[in-house]
Amino acid sequence: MLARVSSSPTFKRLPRAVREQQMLDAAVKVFSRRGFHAASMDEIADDAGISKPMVYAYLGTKEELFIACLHREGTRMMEAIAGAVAPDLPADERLWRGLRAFFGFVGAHRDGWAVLYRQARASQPFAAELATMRGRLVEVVAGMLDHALRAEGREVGATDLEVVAYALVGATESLADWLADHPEADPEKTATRMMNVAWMGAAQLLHGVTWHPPAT
Amino acid sequence: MLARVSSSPTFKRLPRAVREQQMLDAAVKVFSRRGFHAASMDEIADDAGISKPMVYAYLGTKEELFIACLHREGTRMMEAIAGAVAPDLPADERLWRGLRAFFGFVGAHRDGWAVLYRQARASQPFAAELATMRGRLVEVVAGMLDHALRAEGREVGATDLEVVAYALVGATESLADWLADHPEADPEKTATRMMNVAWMGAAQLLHGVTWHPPAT
DNA sequence: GCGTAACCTTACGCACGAGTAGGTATGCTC
DNA sequence: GAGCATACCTACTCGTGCGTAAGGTTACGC
Repeated sequence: MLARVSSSPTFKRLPRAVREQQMLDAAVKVFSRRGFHAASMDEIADDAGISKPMVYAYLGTKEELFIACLHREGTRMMEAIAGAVAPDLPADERLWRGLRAFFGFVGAHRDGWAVLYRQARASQPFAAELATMRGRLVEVVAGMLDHALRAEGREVGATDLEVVAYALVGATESLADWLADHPEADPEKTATRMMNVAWMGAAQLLHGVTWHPPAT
Repeated sequence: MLARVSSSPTFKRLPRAVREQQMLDAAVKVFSRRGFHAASMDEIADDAGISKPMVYAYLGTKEELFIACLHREGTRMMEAIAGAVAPDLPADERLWRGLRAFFGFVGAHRDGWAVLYRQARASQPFAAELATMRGRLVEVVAGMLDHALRAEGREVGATDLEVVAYALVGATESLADWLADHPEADPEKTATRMMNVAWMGAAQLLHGVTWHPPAT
């Protein structure tokens, strides 16, 4: 009964690896458009051209699926950045290339990335996953600053370094949001602007210029 | 039947205004702890020491309730900041006081504010509300920069100004997150750190020092 | 050609939680 | 102290959507 009336051009059976990617593509799309909560597994399955139990069989529950999305996209982003910076370049050059790669990536995945990212901040289970990624970024930036500082013969507390790095990463993320919301904006130009804010400030710190609260 | 066995010390009937505040307190608490989705109206009502229909009668649906929370907390924050900055102070002093007020506020409402704020970014209906608040902040910061720039006899495009302001606000938000996650951290010190990152960079820009991408 | 394993389906159970209907108590006004 | 408005309750309805049971179909090895 209902023997696959074969309306579409004969459904091909595909190997697992391929289907999984299709599902992830669909999931990213739907999660982006609807948000985690409003997205339904039915819609994702539908969009992937597959039925729901397959999604469960391959990628697990809704949460696991979301984390899988986050993971894939995050890894791609990290690779994009890592591929752009050579370890033997001077700090400002590395920062610039990293930023350019980052904004380039976001610009190329506006809907996909930014919204996924925003979702992830909201609820506990995902926050951990996200924190890992952000942590790696912060670490890289902090390492860069530290390296540059040592070259200048200065020392700065680990917490200070981390916090500054955190601020820079935060500013960058914020601009990524801005970029995602402004389709006409140019990633390269955004990166330049970020560089102006970040590096100008960082460079001051590197040269020992600091700000202190006024004696009130 | 079941005529209020009066276990607790005789429930008082309270005027609407008071109950509304209690409900909002409870809502902020529960939304913070669970996230918007996972929070249930039952739990909120329970926590407020009231029954669910009362919540609906006074504050409306779950979304409306959340927006009411956002609104109240946002207004309080804005007032805290506005009360700290005098319009006739120099730009750096205003920035410093604004930052100190902001981080002080976040520090005093760690769980409440930061998580509420994180939630709001996730789904569309709330994003609008949040965008308004952030927009006001960006406007204030941009205005401050613009003012300072004019004083130096410089002109900068409106978009550039907005983007820089956006980055600064983003960095600040990011540090607020960090602060919320580190109970031992000192708001005042965090504000100082932010000032170092932000103002050092901004000051450079004010003096016409800019960064340009290297000719590759 | 025939088993077996992987692919894929339809159709359902079931919990959870938003929102409501309809009724009870309490204080305030005259 | 009757009447009325407002505070407040218990106990439902009902949609939604996650996750699954049980069964069909295609490919591939032997």
